[in-house]
Amino acid sequence: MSKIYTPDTAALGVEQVLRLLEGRWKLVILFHLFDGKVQRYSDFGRLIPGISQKMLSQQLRQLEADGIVSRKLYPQVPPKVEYRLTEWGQALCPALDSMLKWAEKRETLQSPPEAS
Amino acid sequence: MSKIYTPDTAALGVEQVLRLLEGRWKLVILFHLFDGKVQRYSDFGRLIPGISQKMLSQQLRQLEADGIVSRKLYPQVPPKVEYRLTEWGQALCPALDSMLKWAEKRETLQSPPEAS
DNA sequence: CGGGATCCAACAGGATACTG
DNA sequence: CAGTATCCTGTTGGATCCCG
Repeated sequence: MSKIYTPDTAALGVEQVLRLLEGRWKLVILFHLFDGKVQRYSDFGRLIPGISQKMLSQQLRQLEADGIVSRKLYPQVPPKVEYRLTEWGQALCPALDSMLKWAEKRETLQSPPEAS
Repeated sequence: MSKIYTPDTAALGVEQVLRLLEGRWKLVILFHLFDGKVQRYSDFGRLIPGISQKMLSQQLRQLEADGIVSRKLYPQVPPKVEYRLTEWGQALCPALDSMLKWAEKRETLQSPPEAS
């Protein structure tokens, strides 16, 4: 361990990384790539009814730029693009899974305070 | 198992719950309540240098309304308020921990694509 | 099919001042 | 100390049109 992390600087690093997951649709997109699933651009539009094309491409590009999602283009006509998690993105799955479990606990642990 | 969840409706439920964690500062606040820690209002201001009072109280109140954080007021002068995770909020800790581990993996799994 | 560009409305969020 | 109220700006996000 040559690295020196005080608790504070470590916390700051976490803040930076957490910002990569911000955004109205990123987690939802990630959930649809969970478990190694591969999706095409139009798949997301179908899986996530509320999202606009702009948001979809924007969030996908940010996830791609941040090294969480990879984009594979098949240069054919009509074009075909596949999205999947990168290796690092796959490493997020345990966290996503925990959040899934947490969501379910809401009903057993307390009565939900009525969706706002 | 009397509940009937199709994968799709389950995914929708997740989306709703994930929205409870949206917001620029919520996860950061949660991290500072991690592991049963108790913080006062002013503690957050010190722990999270960039946050404004408005954002702090706003995010705290949302977390409270959503049943993730509890607020304990000591009716004295000057007033004293303590924040901690609710039982359900505590259940988020495994997920937070996973995200922490994920953040650290970034350096071992790939070279960070330069913070934007 | 898989986007980009543009315009616009809504909201998130910051700075400051004030209060019990 | 622990907030609230107000104002103001930047960003988010939706709708629409266009392109390779």
